[in-house]
Amino acid sequence: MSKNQLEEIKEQLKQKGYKLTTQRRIILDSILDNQDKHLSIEDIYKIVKEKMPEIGLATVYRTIMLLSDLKVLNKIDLDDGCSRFELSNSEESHNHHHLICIKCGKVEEAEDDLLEALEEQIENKKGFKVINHMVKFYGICKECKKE
Amino acid sequence: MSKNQLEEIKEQLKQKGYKLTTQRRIILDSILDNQDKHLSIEDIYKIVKEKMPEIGLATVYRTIMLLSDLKVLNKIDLDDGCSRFELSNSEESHNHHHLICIKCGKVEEAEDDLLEALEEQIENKKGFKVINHMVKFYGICKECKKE
DNA sequence: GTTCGTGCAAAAAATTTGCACCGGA
DNA sequence: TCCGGTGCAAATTTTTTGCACGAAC
Repeated sequence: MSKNQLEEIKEQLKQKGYKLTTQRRIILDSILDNQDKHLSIEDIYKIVKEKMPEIGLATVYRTIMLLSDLKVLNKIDLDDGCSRFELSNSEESHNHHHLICIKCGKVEEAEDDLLEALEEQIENKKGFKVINHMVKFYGICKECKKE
Repeated sequence: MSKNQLEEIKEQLKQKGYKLTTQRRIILDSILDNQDKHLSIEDIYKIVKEKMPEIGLATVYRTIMLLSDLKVLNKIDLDDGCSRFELSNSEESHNHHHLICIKCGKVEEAEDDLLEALEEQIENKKGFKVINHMVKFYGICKECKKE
């Protein structure tokens, strides 16, 4: 979304003392090229391997974990047996919703601000300060409803 | 919560043609005894093994999967490397929130109905009929805020 | 008596780790 | 040059599966 996400992330790596290796650059590129997808480690590995066949799966794991720690990526659980990840853009990162169709398995995204009212209430009632959230709605998507 | 959850679930099993084996009964008992917890398969296995040492881990997996399919249990992802489960009581099953403290890791539960307004909006805007949801709020809990 | 479920052990899948070598800063 | 990062392979961890036997209906 922002003018140059890649540069921003590179900067973040540098500032924290991490090296910008070829592998990290290629992995980042691959993720930025697939912003709309919910990639698994294996997905990313396959994409990256085309550009750099000698890369190891462990490097992908390590890089993804690093990017998760840096909050560049969000882990999402789609109940398909593996972890999936997606970019947490600065604007989107706080309001993150997934609509998961229980018929066809499709995953859409949705944003909304209504949750903010709920978070306020949680802070007041429970004394719990909400910093981020992960919301999944399960249901029937528009297409499957037609059938 | 309800008068006799165990009986209800037994009934559900029978109706769908599943046998009520000793193993299933013990696993159910163990889960009902730990309603407030978020048990992993391994947790359940350990608890059940005390009552029935000859039980196999695979049986626990198969039973938990069955109970998830029957919507007796909900899978939850607490990012600790294994799947966790909890009872989805009829009343609670639709409004399910977790407050996860990013400092101490504690998991609280919260319910609220505010999400219903949001779900209505999703159906209107996106044509997506929400059937269930899974909501996790990450933040700082009351105790950790004091420190 | 059938049929479904179980235990066991093996297999598969997902993730992590140890270590010698390599390549960014 | 130096130190963190990588590739590789092995180890762990989590989950699934095949099959003969046992138990519920």
